[in-house]
Amino acid sequence: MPYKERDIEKQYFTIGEVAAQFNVAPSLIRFWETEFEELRPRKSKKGNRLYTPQDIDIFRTIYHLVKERGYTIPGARDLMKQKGPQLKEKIDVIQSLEKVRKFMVTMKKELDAISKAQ
Amino acid sequence: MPYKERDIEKQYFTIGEVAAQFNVAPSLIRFWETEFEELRPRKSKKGNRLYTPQDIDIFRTIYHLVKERGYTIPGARDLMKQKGPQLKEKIDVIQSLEKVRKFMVTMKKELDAISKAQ
DNA sequence: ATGTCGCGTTCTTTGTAGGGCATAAGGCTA
DNA sequence: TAGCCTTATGCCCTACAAAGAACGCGACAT
Repeated sequence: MPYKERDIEKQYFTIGEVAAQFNVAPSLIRFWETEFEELRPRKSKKGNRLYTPQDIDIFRTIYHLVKERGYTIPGARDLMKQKGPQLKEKIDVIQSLEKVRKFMVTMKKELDAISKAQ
Repeated sequence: MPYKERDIEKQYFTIGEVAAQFNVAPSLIRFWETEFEELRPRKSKKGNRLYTPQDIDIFRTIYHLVKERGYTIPGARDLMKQKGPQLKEKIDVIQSLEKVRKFMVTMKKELDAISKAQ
């Protein structure tokens, strides 16, 4: 069975979708585009930005550095230049651990609820 | 031979001395004092700040984070809270390596000069 | 089928709150 | 006279947000 066109075609996200995913304003994404040359998505004929999953990984890295770690934009930029690819791996690990942590917290709550109920 | 009084007494630096050592304005040091509770030196009767070598280590850590790594002040503050002591060790290592690097660069220059001279 | 109304999303350009200090004023002390 | 103090104020960028225009799309009438 051959690929349908839509299967190979989409894979792109709009700026609004990316903004919603990270809960930020589209204007922030556009601004970071002027600050980080790594974050330059394709554009449609019409001029709309088209984000691939890789583009989103890059955005996630910047978001982590600037919003979660407290880097200035120049600080984050320098770090990206040096350690761009390695950085992604690290952040993946961090975010996996964050999920584990959240899971354990809810587990604890449930356990507490049970032990109190008796 | 007993300690002389001045040997155990001084060990303090004035704000001007610290400022000169890092090539920053005294106003910056006073400002950071309001931002980082770790950076609160003793004061003399007269009200002058008295910096111990440990105080200077703390200042160096902040300087490294804010001026060399590109952290925002809140970002640096959070990091200090979590990793304050460990951070100092790391920065010591980094600065030792920086000195080694400089040494090797001058070595290379001299070697180049010799090889050209023949 | 087609005009058009309205609404949501995107675009680029322009405006701005506040972060990060520096400076000014006034005064103390060696 | 130089260096330190406190407090108030000034000020320049940083890091975005808002404004304003254009486009796309479904609904609804023609």
